[in-house]
Amino acid sequence: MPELPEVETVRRILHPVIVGQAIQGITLGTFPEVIGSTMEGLDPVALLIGQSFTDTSRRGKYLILHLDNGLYLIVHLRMTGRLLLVPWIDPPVRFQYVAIHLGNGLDLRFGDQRKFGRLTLSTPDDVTQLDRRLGPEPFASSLNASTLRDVLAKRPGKIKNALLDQGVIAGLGNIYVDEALYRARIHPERSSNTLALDELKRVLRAVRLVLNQSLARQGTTFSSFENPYGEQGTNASFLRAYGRASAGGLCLRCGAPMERIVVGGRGTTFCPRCQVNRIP
DNA sequence: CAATCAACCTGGGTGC
DNA sequence: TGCACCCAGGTTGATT
Repeated sequence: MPELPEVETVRRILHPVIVGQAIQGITLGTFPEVIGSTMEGLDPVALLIGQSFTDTSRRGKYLILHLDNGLYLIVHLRMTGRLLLVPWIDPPVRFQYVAIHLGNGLDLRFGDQRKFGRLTLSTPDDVTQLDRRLGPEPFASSLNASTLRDVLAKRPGKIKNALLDQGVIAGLGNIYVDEALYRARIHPERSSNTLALDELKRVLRAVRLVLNQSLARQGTTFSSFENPYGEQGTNASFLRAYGRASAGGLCLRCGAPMERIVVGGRGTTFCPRCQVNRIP
């Protein structure tokens, strides 16, 4: 479940190791479709070999690796994707589908138990379109309670669904939306367009807090997330909402039993006493 | 246009 | 012990 903090954790580790490195070769596994290109008829593997990584960036949950021919390798981990740094000579990791051999003797390996993640060789225009399609970054100064209210004004749907929509804010997933709404004391099924400015301020502050805290702990490992060195994030034990209903967990604020419902097809944990679905 | 939902996968868990 | 079934969730695309 890599969301913004997990993807950014991966990026920060990869950056100093891969930038400046040339791609000496690429070995594909049993699922070669995992790597593709937006340029019709062009083989992404052939185009990648010989290129060097010049920079890394991130937009929402997309990891963008910059190449010196002006193209980009865009990686999305989806749910169970992993990027690992290991020596060339190491045996394949579990569910490994791509090994990018770097000049420094390391491999950048991509593995994915569920085959949802993708590596896509992309043009500058693709990156521009991605940027346009996504909402603001959670930490963008252009994002505030007032601009959020404007975006949500025409959305009568549930606030949880709006926050999961990458076109509203980029980078949030199920875990951090539940955490943020819990901290902001907003019911996940509250109609987006009924939130008052001070409530949106609480939401935004909570979003930024939970993302920052998770970033400081190298992300949340609930089941499968690992950084490129195979290390787990340590944020899971600090979660206050996500996953706490199934264990009969109590609200850490008021002691009421946490509740689990389904919102937009996703498991949702909240405190029925602190997060009341009512317009103030 | 917005909301909803199936589809994509597979390991792990549950119930019988 | 085995087996059928369900669940987890990010994104896309079809449908309502």
